[in-house]
Amino acid sequence: MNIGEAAKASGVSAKMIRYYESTGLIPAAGRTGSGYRVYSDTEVQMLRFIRRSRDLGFPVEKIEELLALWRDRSRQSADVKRLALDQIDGLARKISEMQAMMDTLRHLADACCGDHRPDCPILVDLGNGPAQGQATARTARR
Amino acid sequence: MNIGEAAKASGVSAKMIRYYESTGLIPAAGRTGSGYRVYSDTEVQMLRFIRRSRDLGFPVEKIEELLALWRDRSRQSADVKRLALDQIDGLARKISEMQAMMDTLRHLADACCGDHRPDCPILVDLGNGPAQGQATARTARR
DNA sequence: CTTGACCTTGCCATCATGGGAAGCCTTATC
DNA sequence: GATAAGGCTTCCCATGATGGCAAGGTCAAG
Repeated sequence: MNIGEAAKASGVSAKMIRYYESTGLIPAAGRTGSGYRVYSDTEVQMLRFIRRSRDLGFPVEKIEELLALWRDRSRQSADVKRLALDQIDGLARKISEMQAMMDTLRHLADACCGDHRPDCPILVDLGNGPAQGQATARTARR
Repeated sequence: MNIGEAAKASGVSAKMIRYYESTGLIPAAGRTGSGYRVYSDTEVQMLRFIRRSRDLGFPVEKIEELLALWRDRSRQSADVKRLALDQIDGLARKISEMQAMMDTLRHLADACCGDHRPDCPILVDLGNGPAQGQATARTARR
């Protein structure tokens, strides 16, 4: 199987397959006499594993660990579960950060009448800095 | 005010202040005879505006628009509100993507007993790809 | 005058991905 | 056999926002 076929079969672009190879995430593929990479079903399966892991938000660094566990028949499922739980924690943290941003924005947007007039509480808030007048003056307070 | 003081006063690092200047987000600061950048309170306020906008997740590209509206005394608050609502939509979209990842991971983690044994539904799922056994066989046609 | 803290520019790295160029290989068609 | 299309190869560049480091100039206190 050529890299293009492997890409279609795995959902990983040819570009990324080469990149993963260059960084050592996957072993170097075999080559034809003329230098084309060749992929077996096993390798395509590994690529799909990577794709799926990326879809779940794992950074490549963690996928390296996941792949190692995948290949290790004497692994302990606790190790896999820990990676998954860490990933859940990371996602939860990012989600709550974004939720906080969204709540603030929603609040501001609700206060803005959104018409042709220039008065806008959103701009006022942005101009005043985080949570109002906190730490606004360690300089010439003119 | 030197760049270091402006950085402390605005919450934007000196590095980023120079970067924003180089990209044209902010106008070039004045200079002392020896080449040091000098900042007025007005400029620090603009930096705080940027910082606050970044904290709400706006990309620099959008901050450019926000700054333009901020400076425009004949702006229409509707334009500001639209930017805010777009940002809310973007955040909501990302949050729901991450939430979906998290739900899947939680489901998988719940199914994994997480002990010393190697059997692990998480790895099985990752190995099977999205929604199972779809397109697993376009194999060795060569 | 020396020392240390601060400023300047410039380059490199991140993280995962896409784009493009220049050139070789393969396959199909005439 | 020649030619065209399309796939492959490598290499370089760009993203977005940020940090780090290095070499060298500047300023202020001692």
